Amino acid sequence: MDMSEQCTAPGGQCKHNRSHAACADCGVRLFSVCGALDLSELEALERISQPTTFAPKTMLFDQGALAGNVFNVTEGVVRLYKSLPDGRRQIMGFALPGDFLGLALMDRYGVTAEAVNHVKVCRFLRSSFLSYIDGKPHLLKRMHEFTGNELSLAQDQMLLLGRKTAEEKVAAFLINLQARYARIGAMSVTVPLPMGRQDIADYLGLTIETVSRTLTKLAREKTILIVPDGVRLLSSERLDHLTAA
Amino acid sequence: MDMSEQCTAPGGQCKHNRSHAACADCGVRLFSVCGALDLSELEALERISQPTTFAPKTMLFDQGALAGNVFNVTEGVVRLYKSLPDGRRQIMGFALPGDFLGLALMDRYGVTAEAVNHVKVCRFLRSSFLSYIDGKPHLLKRMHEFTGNELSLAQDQMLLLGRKTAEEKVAAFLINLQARYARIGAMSVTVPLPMGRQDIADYLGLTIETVSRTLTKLAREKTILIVPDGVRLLSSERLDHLTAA
DNA sequence: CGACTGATTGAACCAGCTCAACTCATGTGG
DNA sequence: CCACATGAGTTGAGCTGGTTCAATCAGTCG
Repeated sequence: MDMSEQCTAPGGQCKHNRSHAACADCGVRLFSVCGALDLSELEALERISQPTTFAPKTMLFDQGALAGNVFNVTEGVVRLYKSLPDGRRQIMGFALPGDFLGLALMDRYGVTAEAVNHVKVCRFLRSSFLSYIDGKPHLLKRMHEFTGNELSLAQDQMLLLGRKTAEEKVAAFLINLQARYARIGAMSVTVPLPMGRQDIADYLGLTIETVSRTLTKLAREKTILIVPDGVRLLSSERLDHLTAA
Repeated sequence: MDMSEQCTAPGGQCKHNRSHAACADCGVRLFSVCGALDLSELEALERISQPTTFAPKTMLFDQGALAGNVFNVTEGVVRLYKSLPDGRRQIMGFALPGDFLGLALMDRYGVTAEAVNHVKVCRFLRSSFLSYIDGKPHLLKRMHEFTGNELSLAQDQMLLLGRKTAEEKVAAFLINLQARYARIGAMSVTVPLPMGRQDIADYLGLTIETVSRTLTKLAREKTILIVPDGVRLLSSERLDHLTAA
């Protein structure tokens, strides 16, 4: 690993140590909102960035709380969810490296965010980030594009939740996750599943048992192979077909 | 009514008749993205606006098509949906007066839009609208706010679709629709339902029979009263409670 | 009036849920 | 080094909320 762990103590006070985690070298910059910035702008962004890490199962922020920070995920996976008073939970999505949390810049968080595994982020004070954006319409435009894209994904998920069968849901989940990994440079037929079965269930609007049974069924018919902490896609064609669009 | 019907022939060529539908007098301006504009900016917007009407069940645009126009709904209700190849349909939302279609400014439409009843819109060529926005960061910011709000609504809907019961879904639908009418100045305990039962079903991820049965059940226990083309909410408290958050 | 179209109601069915047992790692401390 | 928790995942069996299929009802229009 690199040295950046040293700078991830609570509070993330690394602002003046520019020797590591330089935005210019950031592996996910081009896939992220930062991709819209030139080098001098990147430097200014770095000055307000606070590299931070989160241990598995720790909370980045809570639904309804004042949005003090915004985040850019650089490593690991974050689950974003809403809960009902009685404990029912719906996961809105999994944030992967390159994903920005708080894109909408609203004054309160709409969802709860928790680290699934070990997570690294660039954290920004929302207020600092807002002043940073000011006078950078190209960045605002890029954030708007990203938000529009997220909205589109949310609509795909509504179609999935409202109208697809368990098998279609699971197939779509695997195919989509593989595509997202591929986009950030982790192209492979083996799809890592750092989240547990319950997370997958709460993302797809199913129970843990149905997810397990469906994966087993796909494995039995050799469409996938279940491996530790992941799944190998043996027949993307078959999965694509099951996805129902 | 006013004279604007004269200007709603196919193509909507009213650009040079400024005697009607002036943005400054627009009843929904303050609730819409246009609310961010001053009078001189409004005038310029009016110059590129093409007032248009759509008859019930006609299509404003189709999922996947190149996004030639963006729209601001001024009257009526528009359904926005995605379909699967086999005909299953999920309605993403109903656009009411003041709602903007094409907020995300993407180059292709992500959903299909159809008029539910008689609909009036301000139509803009996407290209014109994009140049209009250019150099108006306050407008872009407002559009970003609106998009963020839509994303938030989409997430609420995901929670509803994935985790709520039929009764909770229908109750939430009625309460939310009433709140939306109220925001645009149509505050009332009687909620108009211009869309059919099938539309409601496809919005809530249910079948038409379940929607009908659930409404009947709510009516039987005097929570609502079913009236022609609408519903009177007799006990918003009970509905709120059923909504489950 | 008859012919639609949309909504309601009834009855049987089933996809996915619930409840419960079991497996399989991983960890812990005596 | 083993005994035994502990937590995640799988599997089975029965149940049920919502669907499916089908009939009926209620407007509305020509």
